[in-house]
Amino acid sequence: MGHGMVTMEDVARLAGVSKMTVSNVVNNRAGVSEPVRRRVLEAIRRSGYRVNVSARTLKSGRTGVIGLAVPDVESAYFGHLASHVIAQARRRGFHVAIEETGAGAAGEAGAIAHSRTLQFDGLILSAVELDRLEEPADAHYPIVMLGEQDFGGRFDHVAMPNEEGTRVATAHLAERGCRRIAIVTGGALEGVNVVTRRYQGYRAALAERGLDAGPPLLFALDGMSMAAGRAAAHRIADSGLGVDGVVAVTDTVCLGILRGLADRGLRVPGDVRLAGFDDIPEAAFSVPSLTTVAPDHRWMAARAVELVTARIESPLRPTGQYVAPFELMIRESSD
Amino acid sequence: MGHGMVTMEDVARLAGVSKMTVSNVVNNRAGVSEPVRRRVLEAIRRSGYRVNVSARTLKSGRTGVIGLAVPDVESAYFGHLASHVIAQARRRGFHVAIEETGAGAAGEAGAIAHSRTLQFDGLILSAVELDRLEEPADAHYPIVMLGEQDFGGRFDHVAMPNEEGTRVATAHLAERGCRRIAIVTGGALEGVNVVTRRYQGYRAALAERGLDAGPPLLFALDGMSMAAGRAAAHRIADSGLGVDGVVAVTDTVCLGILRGLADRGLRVPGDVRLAGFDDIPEAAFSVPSLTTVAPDHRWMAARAVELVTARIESPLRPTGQYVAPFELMIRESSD
DNA sequence: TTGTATGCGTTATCAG
DNA sequence: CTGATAACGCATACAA
Repeated sequence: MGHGMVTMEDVARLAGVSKMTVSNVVNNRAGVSEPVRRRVLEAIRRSGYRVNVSARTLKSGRTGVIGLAVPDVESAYFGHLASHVIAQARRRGFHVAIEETGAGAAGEAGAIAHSRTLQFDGLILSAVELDRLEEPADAHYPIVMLGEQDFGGRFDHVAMPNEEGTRVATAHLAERGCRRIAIVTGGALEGVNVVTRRYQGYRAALAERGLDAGPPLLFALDGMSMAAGRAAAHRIADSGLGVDGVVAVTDTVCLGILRGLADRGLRVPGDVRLAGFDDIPEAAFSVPSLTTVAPDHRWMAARAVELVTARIESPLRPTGQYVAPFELMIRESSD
Repeated sequence: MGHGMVTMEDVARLAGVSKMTVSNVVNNRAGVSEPVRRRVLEAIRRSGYRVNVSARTLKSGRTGVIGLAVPDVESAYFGHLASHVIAQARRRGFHVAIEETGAGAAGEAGAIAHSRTLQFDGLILSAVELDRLEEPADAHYPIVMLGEQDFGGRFDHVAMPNEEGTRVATAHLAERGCRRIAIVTGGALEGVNVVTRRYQGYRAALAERGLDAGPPLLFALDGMSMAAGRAAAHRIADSGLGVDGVVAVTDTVCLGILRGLADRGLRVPGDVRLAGFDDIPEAAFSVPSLTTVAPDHRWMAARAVELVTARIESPLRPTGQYVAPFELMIRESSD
């Protein structure tokens, strides 16, 4: 690379000072006379100098970058979340690098290793499937979990209101008159994760009202996609179970269900009422618009960023566990 | 930071070799005997050593990171694009860092500076609004433009089939019997950008058929959002122009229009036919599903990554200009 | 207020 | 095949 790297040395020569003085000017440190500062700034401008981040990092041990590992950048939900995290990090002077884990426990564990290799100062890990984690030998790397695995309090943790949110959504459908409420969710119903927590909220709401629940009304997905939701809707329509309400594990899945019910000529909310989870931007614009559990994403992002930065400052501080506040957005799909 | 950094020095001591040998093993270089290699690998495993990327970068001048600057990570289209770029970059051994420009010329220009500051090896810039660019003093930084500004061939450039795609979509609506076809697009109709190119395709198609076009049928957006599309649909419905076809500048806007027409009791495709642009995943799942111009995103991502990596290797190679192939996906909204 | 010496972890070069 | 030495660009500690 013939990259015409301009160094502090060059700037120093150009300004007729030592490179230490240039460093002081660059970092806004006190103790530089105004005329000298001006001469240096001018030299920087003329030479097109830029600090070498690698050199600075090598010296300081910090990169100023926080990793954000999500299962899937393509998903509406994670894109939405990422934009909030980026905004919050920026105001604290951090840059965000987005990692894709591919929604598997392996990818999520790998993200931690990768994050360290890339020398992020900390990591916000949106863990969906990871439910066991071998503590690495040299721990104390600042990790904040955004999801349902709390690993027994070993990590800072910002959780979605999974159980309570789904309970409220399910109860809402029941109050609207639904008697046969199905749930469409992921396949793995063991461990403590998004899927199981939401399933529990669903069962709790039905149990409180003496309504049917359980396996026949559970429709499993093979992936958190619209396509999977659509396929599930077809199975629901063809099941002959007389389903009149559906709780979906996410809004993305819920949009697929909406589509799948339309394929079978079922009307929403006329024949079937629907509720989702996440309140992605699309939920307010679908036809019909989606009733959904709306966690406070801004709050979550702010909390997560606050937690990583705090842990970066003091790696040994006690961990904190938080659950995001939420609101049930009642829209056309359940009206 | 008491970060228990393990260095090559430590590994070397542990394996009873010099740190140069460790470096050779880590980088799979030839000329290391098998027994020594094994001893080193074992020492690495035991110590939990990881290369220090900053140090390597400082020495080599390369970070192995490609920047991808998009207006908005939250948007469905850019999330979709990003996932393709990440996949393509990975197979070439590069990592991708996503930058948000905020859809303004200033942000887009800033992304270039930021990208250099962060020492990305190259930048893929999805420029939406930037249409003039002051060449920086020390040029030859590997930049690939993904958008409509080609800056007179000064940059590698992968374009969407804006004009041709919109022309085909508009023609399709006309063939389906639409006579009053409106276009919903951004406000700035000067310069050469996504908005103007698509507008020209629309006008060309109508001119070929002697159909009305021009200002009364042009509905301007204040942003590329679903909310803006919805508002535009309200204006269309209330305009009294008898609009029976609408071409939307993006699918995201188109979804908003779909919603806005529903608000006014207009049926799609019964009363109004609709066509979008991008073929985001949601387009196939809306009710009705969207007819839309589907550029080959995978192709675009592959080409863009290929171009940056090639330019990273040889900064002085001639620039290339490409237009993505596309297909018109005919779905329910125009059927 | 400014300058000098030193080292961060890695790798290129060249000697053994 | 392996090892010693010298940078890479910056910032800390200390000297002037």
